[in-house]
Amino acid sequence: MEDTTATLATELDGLLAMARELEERVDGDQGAPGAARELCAELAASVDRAVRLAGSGPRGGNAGGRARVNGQHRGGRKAGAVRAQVRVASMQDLGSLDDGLSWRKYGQKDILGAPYPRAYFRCTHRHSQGCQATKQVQRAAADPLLFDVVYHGAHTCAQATAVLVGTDQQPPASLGQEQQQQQSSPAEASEGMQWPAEPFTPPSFPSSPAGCYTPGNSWCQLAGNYGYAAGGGLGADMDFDELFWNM
DNA sequence: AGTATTTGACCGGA
DNA sequence: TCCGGTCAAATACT
Repeated sequence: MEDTTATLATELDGLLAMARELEERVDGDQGAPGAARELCAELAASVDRAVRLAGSGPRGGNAGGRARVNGQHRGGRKAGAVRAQVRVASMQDLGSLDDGLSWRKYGQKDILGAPYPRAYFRCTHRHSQGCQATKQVQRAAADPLLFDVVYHGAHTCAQATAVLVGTDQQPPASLGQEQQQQQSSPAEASEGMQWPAEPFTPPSFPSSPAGCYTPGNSWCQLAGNYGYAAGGGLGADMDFDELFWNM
């Protein structure tokens, strides 16, 4: 086990280094998309190896241009929730917030002290399969491109099971594609929602296809998408604060 | 026609 | 009483 842990640490370390470099390049030099893609591919491979080394993999994995995992307890969320921060690379990249699972928006609330409303989602299969998973998405006040995503409950639907299995076998791309049939594309979905230029609401999270999707300045989809990939979609910058799975 | 989203109302907890 | 979370009817979209 120690061997695996050490290797995993090395991989993740390299991942972080590459991610940072990638971020700098993309942010600072838009004239180097090629290099960015190259790094992105390496990043994907590295993360994929790390994921496999991690065995079953943590639920609440991530896939995005930059992955950052910390164990900070940042206030107030009750156990049983998985909290993640997802950064999109651009306003056109909102589809990146997809996590490979199908969610249905059931509410939206203005939160006291928050400049942006919070959106509430539940599993599409809640009624048909009794899946109790829900998630809340709220845009960070400080960073308009940063979304706080909080997952509640465990996915018990067939789709989630398939995604979990896919951790070892294949990315949940197939799932996303299935959903594509009844849901519009990520970009379209994002546009379709009420997203005013300034204070817009969190996006709905339609399933999106995996793959290296770089319409503008978005990041690459990583190869390994964890079962409960919180915002594991394209171009997402994940920042997991807490991982509680004692449900 | 079926499904998803929007939005105001309702309910429970602090 | 206030606030966060959910419900459900109306509406929009495919």
